[in-house]
Amino acid sequence: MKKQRTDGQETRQRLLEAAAEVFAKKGFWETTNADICKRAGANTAAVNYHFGSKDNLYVEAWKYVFERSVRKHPPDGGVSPDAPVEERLRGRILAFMQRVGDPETSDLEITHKEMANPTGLLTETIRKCVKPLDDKVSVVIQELLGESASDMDVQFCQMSVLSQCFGSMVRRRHAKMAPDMPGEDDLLTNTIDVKMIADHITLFSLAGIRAVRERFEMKRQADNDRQQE
Amino acid sequence: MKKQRTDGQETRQRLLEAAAEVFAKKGFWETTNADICKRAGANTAAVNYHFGSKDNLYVEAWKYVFERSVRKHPPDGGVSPDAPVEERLRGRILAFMQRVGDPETSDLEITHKEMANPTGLLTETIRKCVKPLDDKVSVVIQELLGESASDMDVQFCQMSVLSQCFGSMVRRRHAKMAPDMPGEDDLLTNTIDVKMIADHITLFSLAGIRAVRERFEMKRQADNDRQQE
Amino acid sequence: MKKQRTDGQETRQRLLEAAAEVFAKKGFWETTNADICKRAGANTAAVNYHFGSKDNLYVEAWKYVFERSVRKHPPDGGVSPDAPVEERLRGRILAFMQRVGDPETSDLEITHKEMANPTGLLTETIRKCVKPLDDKVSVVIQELLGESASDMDVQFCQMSVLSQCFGSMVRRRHAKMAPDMPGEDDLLTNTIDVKMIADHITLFSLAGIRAVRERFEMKRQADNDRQQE
Amino acid sequence: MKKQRTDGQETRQRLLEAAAEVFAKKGFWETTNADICKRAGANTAAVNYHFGSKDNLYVEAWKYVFERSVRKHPPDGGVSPDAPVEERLRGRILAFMQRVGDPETSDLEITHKEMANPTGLLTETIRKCVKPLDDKVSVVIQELLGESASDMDVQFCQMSVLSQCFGSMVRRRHAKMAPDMPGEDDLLTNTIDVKMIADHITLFSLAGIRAVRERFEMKRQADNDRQQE
DNA sequence: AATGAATGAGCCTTCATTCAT
DNA sequence: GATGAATGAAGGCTCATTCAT
Repeated sequence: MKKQRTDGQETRQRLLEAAAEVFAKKGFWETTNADICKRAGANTAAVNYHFGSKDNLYVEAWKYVFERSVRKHPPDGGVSPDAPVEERLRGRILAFMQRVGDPETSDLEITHKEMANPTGLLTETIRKCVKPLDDKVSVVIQELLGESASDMDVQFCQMSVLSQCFGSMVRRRHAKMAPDMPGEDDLLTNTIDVKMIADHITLFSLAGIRAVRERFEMKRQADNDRQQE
Repeated sequence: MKKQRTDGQETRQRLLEAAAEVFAKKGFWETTNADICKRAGANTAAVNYHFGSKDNLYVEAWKYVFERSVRKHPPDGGVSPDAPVEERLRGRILAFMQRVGDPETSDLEITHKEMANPTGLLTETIRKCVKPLDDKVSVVIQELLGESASDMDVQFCQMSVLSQCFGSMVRRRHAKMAPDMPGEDDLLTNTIDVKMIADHITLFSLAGIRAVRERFEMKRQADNDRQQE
Repeated sequence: MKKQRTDGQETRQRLLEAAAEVFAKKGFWETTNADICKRAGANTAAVNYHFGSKDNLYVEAWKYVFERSVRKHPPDGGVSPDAPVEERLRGRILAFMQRVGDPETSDLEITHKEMANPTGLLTETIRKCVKPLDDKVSVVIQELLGESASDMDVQFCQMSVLSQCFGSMVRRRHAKMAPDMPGEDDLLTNTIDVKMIADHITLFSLAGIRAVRERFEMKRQADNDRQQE
Repeated sequence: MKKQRTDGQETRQRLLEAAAEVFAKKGFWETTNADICKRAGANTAAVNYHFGSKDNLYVEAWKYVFERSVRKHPPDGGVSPDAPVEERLRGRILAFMQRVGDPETSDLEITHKEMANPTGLLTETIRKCVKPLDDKVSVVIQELLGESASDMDVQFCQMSVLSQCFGSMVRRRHAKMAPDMPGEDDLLTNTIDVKMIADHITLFSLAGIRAVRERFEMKRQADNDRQQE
């Protein structure tokens, strides 16, 4: 028997998955089309046949895994919109971490690589897909800070929250890939339960946000007092 | 006359600086020896002549700019070891941000790229150089949490602090490089004053750390009460 | 319903016409099967299915357009065989130019390309088809030069006539395709009327042929005189 | 011994000559860099090292052989500017034919291929180099036609002359390359002496030009007569 | 009869590295 | 000590052709 005749979409899909894995592991430049095709069990020309170019496959592969991971882990973390705002923040944080922590997706690696070392191919796509999710977090933070919070305070707090989410997961993945570090005792790695990290970040951040709120309210009060005199 | 007789170390130095800049901008794989040599005004063979290989130059260049930036911006932020622990945390945070925010150094870019997309050449070196600094932060955090804090709490808090530092500066750099994003209004970029970001992170983190401390103290109290019964 | 049931020859014909156009525009090597098939609204495999190979289609397409153009523009230019020999030459010249000047045929382009850059696929076919026409011109020229003309004189004059015909039309086509040449004022292009060019070539050539005849007659006379002595 | 160290221009020159030969024989598209490099005794990467790209080498090679051939065969054919106008035309014609007939140059082949099948890389260069030479011919023809000749008459006659030159040489080269044509008896090939062809074209063309002149003078006379009435 | 998914061979180009000078 | 000419290995991409359907 020579070959199974597929419906033509099967190979395409295998290429997408293979590409995501290899790109995640090696990054765009160190990855060769041959790498991907071999893993997908396809010919070297398959990339160009199905996607036109390596560049394009890169974008398609990212979109593919990103969208799949978002479908699998809804960004609200399953928390009802009617829940207390603190719970909604916890939901968002946990959802993010479960999504990027899912060993089946290579979402985070590619994104991280691309942010650090932009090829210019993916930057725009990432922003378009990720920004809406980040904005949702901003809304929650705005609610926590109160209406009178300045834009800057909201953005700073958003940065604080997202940086912790991103940073912790990057560190976790990184440690997992090189678990043989001598004298390395990174609890973030051993802590398999993502939920614990999410809880920490939530606790830490709620306190941080409250502190920011108190500061500007205090400052505003002081301003008012001065004006009243 | 053919050429100025340099002492032979000058070219070497120019190569280091050129390499750091180009590696920072393009990353290891997109950078070619020719790029570096042209910028350094040196011959194509100069890299291999002076450093043996591109790989080695990569490592040497990183060490060069890292050590220079550390000398320029002492990691304690100029805060005396006798100062209150909160101030020492603020000093550490500010020092980090001033160091990586220094436009003369390309420290952060290379490190970020390398962390996201390890070439395997630099990872070890970075860890060896950066870990001591991170450990110093851990010590401060340990002090803030109290002696009875668990290792995990310390590590979690350290992650929270460092992630914010790293994340905010990455975002800042990134936004600076592409300031023409449509509808982009990133205050982290416009905020030229690194000190404001450092202040925010300090405020946010001190509150976060305190919350973590309160939680485990409360839990311990509860445990004690239960045992006393 | 999937598709109009064509009689299977329709696709073949569409391929021939598409091929002729594309080959004429891009030449054999820059033309891809995909180009042709897309233009013909056919499948990628259609070329090999209908013609066995790209090579063969190339030959078939040329024959197709050549024969069609010859049918459309009879090579005698509509001049009766009984007409004066000068008129018969004018007829031949005009017929050639009308044939290759016909915007519906891509005869000339392919032939020109093939003559300049023989693929080896078409040379023989072209010669077989074109030679008889050229020979007819030779006959007329022989008649103009008289029976005592040498083969060489006939061939030289034939070359002179055909070169003008070919050269003028090539130049005309070429100028038509790039009419935006700066400071280009080629009257051969603007002169839409092919007949004027044909008239010029006829006038020019009749005079040339007569001059050749006079020369060898004069020479022969001199030879005779010398022999008679 | 490993290798002769050349001054770096030697290889470059060998590449130029090899390129001209191969491009002349096979045309741009059928020629591969490997072909050229093998013939030049250089590495596959040599083309890109010395010329940046195949495209660029193509242009450089053409310029190289064109300029060399023009230097070797001055376009006036060695005829003094004070010589009779007929002789100057003969000189131009002969010079052209000697130049492109020189077996050491591959000028004509490349030019012909490029005219028939423009790559778009060379067209402009050719025009810039060749046009001045063609213009010189126009000047001579203008002188032969007299001052009152129209632009169109000049251009038509120029076309007639140049087409014969070009056409005869193309046919000659072509026949030389395939001398085994069955039943082929092309005197243009066997006629090794280019001078005979040049003489024919000169004779033919001088008569043709005179005929053109007589026609428009006669026509003008007729117009004048009609006006006088 | 006709399709289109898939392939393999080959091309241009890049680039780190070497070597004679 | 330093150069730059030259190379070999490899990568992305194109395209005519094949084959199961």
